Amino acid sequence: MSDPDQTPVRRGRPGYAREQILEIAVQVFIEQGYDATSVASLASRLGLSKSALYHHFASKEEVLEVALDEALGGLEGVLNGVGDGSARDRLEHVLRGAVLVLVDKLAYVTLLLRVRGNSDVERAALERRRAFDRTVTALVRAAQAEGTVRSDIDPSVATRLLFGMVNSIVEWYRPSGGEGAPELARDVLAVALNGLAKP
Amino acid sequence: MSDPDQTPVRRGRPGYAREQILEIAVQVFIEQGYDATSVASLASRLGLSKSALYHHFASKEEVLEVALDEALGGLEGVLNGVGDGSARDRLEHVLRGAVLVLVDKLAYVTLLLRVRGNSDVERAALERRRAFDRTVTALVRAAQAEGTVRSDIDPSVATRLLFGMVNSIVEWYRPSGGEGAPELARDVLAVALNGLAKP
DNA sequence: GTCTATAGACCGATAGAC
DNA sequence: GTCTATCGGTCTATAGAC
Repeated sequence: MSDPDQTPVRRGRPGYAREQILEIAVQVFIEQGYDATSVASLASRLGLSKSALYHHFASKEEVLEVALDEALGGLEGVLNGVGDGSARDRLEHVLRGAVLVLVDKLAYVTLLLRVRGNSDVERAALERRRAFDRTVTALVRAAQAEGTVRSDIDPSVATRLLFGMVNSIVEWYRPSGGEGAPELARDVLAVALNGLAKP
Repeated sequence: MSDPDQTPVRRGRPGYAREQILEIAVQVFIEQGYDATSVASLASRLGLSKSALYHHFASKEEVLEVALDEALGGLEGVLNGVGDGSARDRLEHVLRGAVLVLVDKLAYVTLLLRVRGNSDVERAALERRRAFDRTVTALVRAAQAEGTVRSDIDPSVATRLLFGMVNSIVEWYRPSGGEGAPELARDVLAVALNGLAKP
């Protein structure tokens, strides 16, 4: 791979690229809800005919699948780059990484967090989320075992509370103005690990 | 009110009480989504005709309105019973109270947290939620001023993180098995105020 | 001519109005 | 109980950049 950053040369008739469609589609899904969004209304929002849309995606559900994979891939990537420090260090890395991914892929993660399991695609996404949670829970348990995290809270409850806090960011964070992602991650780490009370 | 626990004597043809209908309706709204639930399907789920349902509620939207009021009333009640201790004490009271209300009225609060503002009723509910948040934010600010809460985090961000954690409980908590509400509230207080790291 | 994106007519299924 | 609008999806042909 000589230049992986370079966009492949677009040939043929100009038009939407898959990613552009995906981005707008996710926005529409968030606004109207996935189920409530018809392919026709999606196409109209894109300024496309249905058939043109179906040239890029095999089905409405494939659009959802690719979008959810974007979010899940980002989160799972955080687990992969976790390194080999103490459980406490790894936990910090995962929390910070999750916040950064969430901000970076805000719309995709928002969509992911609204999935309720109404189809095979949604259920598969939920299962990947659960696997992510299980890994983090194991990390919390390890940190408790090494004595760096308090042991009077069930690791599964602790993980759910932590990620409840992290995930809730999609409900209010907007990139323009206010804090940037690194500052937000710092705040989350501070509350999650040391609490809001003055030391 | 001499005996608020006593159910008033039911007269006339037996049938659903408003609260029973409300409870089941909220369950259906959560399962299918409010917009996606037709009055016909709601009535069928209740084993009622549409006209019987409309005897109890003027409209589908009124069902939603009453349900959201149940959740919001519970949360606002926590603010009213806050007492006059230090800001730190009042903040603890609000957090614990919110967890208890959330567990007690789990379905109603779940519905409230899914509202996106698609109608006047929904927008009114969102505004009441925002008012609640503003009050809590002011409380966090007061606690920072009195020196009991760390001041290196914006009070509005801190409030959102705290209630992100609290609200996320509806996503996984189920009354049967596991912790009870008081234990859960204790865990939330512990993480929120003192953090997950070992002291 | 080759390649890609697009348009429009058209299915069968079905949910919801009447 | 019937009827119609809309649903997700298909097929064929064409428009436009190189």
